[in-house]
Amino acid sequence: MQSNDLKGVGLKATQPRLKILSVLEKNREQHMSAEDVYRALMATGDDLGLATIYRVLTQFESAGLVMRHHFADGHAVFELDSGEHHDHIVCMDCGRVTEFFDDTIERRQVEIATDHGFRLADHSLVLHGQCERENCEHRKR
Amino acid sequence: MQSNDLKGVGLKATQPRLKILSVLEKNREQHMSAEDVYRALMATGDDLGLATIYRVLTQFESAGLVMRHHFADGHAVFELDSGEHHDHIVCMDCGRVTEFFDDTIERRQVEIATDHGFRLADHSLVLHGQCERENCEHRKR
DNA sequence: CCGAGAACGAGATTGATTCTCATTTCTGCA
DNA sequence: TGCAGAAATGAGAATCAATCTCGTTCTCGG
Repeated sequence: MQSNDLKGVGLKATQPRLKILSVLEKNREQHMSAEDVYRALMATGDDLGLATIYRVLTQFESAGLVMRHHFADGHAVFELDSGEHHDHIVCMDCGRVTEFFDDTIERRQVEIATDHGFRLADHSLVLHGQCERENCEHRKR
Repeated sequence: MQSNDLKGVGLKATQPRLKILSVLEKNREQHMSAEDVYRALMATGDDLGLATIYRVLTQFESAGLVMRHHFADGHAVFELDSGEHHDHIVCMDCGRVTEFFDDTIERRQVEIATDHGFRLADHSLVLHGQCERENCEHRKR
């Protein structure tokens, strides 16, 4: 059950946290901004404060439950942390996000960092392009 | 001369634009935020408005004179567009930015995008790590 | 079931960036 | 070379995401 997820990472199982987690789970395939989560909750009659959404998402990130990404548009989006690292492809027209993992790129990154006198700790790779789905062009916002 | 750079991209050669361009040229090896440019100009007695800095940098970006990057810290930084694509390594401790280009990664990106049904238009790759310079740890801000 | 302490939420605040609009500066042309 | 009209500037207001403050409310171990 969800409350165990929270207890397991040292967070009290409060209603707001459970609801936010539930929204993220219902939208596993999406990448949601804090505002997206807020609107989703409002839509179901769960009236949480936006400050709480931001606070809780940050706590979830620290606890390793979610990952925060900064795509080019400026504002942060969150997704449940599946435990498996991956990078992203974002459609420039419809905003859809696809995930991928590539061993070759991962390896080269470490080599490049080392060659330049860095110890690689993390990276952010986002490809931008046009997707080929028929309902593309329907920009989300 | 600088004014030709501006005319060449369809921008009037005004004093503010020339001064901003000059600051960027004097700091080719840096990645400067709008605030950085503002402070640099104030320091030399050139009292431009911050609004102008932002406006002009955006125009320069549209004109292909500069590139804008969003590193994780939130605010945008700019660098003169050398015409040669490159990616970045950012030191998590001192904030220093190093540039690199890797053919292997570039090629894989195109393949990956294609495999996932995307036409690759652009990408953003930022490595985060610790650099080994002795004056590291002196965080800029 | 209760109380201490953690969590919440409304609204203020911050920080970066953009907008508004009155004033100033360029540029082409007479 | 001087001037009109258009474009650019700058001061301050506005916006937007995100964070902070602090009085109220909730959670959970005992």
